[in-house]
Amino acid sequence: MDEPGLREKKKRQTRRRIEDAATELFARDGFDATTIEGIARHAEVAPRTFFHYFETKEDVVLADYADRLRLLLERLSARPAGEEPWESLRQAFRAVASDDSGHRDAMSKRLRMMAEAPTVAARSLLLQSMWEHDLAELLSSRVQDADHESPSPELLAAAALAAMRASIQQWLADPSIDLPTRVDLCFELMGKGLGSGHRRRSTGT
Amino acid sequence: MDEPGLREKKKRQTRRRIEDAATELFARDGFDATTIEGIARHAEVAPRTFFHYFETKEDVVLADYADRLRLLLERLSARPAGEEPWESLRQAFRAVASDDSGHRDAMSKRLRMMAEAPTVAARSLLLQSMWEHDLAELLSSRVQDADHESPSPELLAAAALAAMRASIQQWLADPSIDLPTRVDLCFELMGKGLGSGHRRRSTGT
DNA sequence: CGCAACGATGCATTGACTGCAGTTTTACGT
DNA sequence: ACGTAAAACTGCAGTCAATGCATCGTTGCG
Repeated sequence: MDEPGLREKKKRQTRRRIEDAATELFARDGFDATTIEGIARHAEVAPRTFFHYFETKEDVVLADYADRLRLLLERLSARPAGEEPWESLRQAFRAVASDDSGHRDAMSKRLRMMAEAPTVAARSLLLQSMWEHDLAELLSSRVQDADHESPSPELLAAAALAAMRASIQQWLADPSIDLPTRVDLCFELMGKGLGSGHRRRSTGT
Repeated sequence: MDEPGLREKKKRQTRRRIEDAATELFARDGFDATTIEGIARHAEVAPRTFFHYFETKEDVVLADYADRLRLLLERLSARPAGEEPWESLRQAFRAVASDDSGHRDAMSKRLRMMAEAPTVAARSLLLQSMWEHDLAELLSSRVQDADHESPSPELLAAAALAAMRASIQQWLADPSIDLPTRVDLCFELMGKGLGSGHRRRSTGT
């Protein structure tokens, strides 16, 4: 995967320059008001070059998603084979969450940007649905018993992503509980069940 | 909400014509190869008019989403106040699912289209995330006890949407079990919990 | 040194989407 | 029936994201 040659190095530099330039301009002028041409000029590359590195303007904002997915699948693969799928997922997502903890400002800024530029949010959700697919695939390869009673890999993956989104959202709204703990809480809740019969004691007043 | 005048009637007709024209062309030429101009010509309106009815080209494909959301919120509101949130959600989603059962072909076609036109999938997910938001809002207005142990409205909404997506996906892949039942099954699973301790009996062979 | 591979660039084109101004059509009071 | 206001439809000009293709420059390697 690594090719430490000059070529690869330059490529990384160019990508970085584009990413940085875009980030700066997005923060200064907003997503919509920033043009590819502006980014290219600021990064000192040709406009055409931008699309050699990113498929869409939105993708620059989500440049880290690929690495996060890689980490997620890596961690999931590393879980013991016999483990409960939901527990494996919890651990894998917690690992990614720990990794994200230091980037709260950036993530908060990104969330604000998604609010004002819906196409970014849409792209983000699309990429996450691809994660979901990869996740489900990996899960089904890890499962031995095709129990009719147990949740399907697709459902597990979808639930996990939902839990992750909810955790991040809560964490950004209120950082008093750190992200990995939030993830643990959400996964715990969904693991135990969202339905009735779990907190009956508080019903009778 | 209803204005049975000529104006409103014509508006509906125009919208319908655009929708039908687009649907036909999408089916014939594919989403990307179909242009707004082509749709407009086929619907016998000016290209500019298209954007008076739909924000994006993608939205024509998802034209029914608004009604489905309205129905969902309606059904959820109609549930008794003291009911378990998850049970309320299950019933509301099942109602929408029953409504969808007759449109399997159209939904299947739409799914295929999303596969070849990612922007449609992205838009679909974005709209669904807006449902999620509305749903969470309605849920939190229905909840009386802000229990720290119970799942947040956001998590419930996210889980419900995930369950719905999974149900539809399974149903499209294998129609031998009808959609409302699928929804029931997914909600049942998530209600009881995705984690360990629920199906231990089938483990030892 | 020279060739092959690959990245960067320039150019031309398409098509979604927007703002604005002008025209036509409908609603409604008199 | 007439006039006016509102609202829908249209036409036009313009911006900008995104893509294909041909070309140039640089790097990797024998």
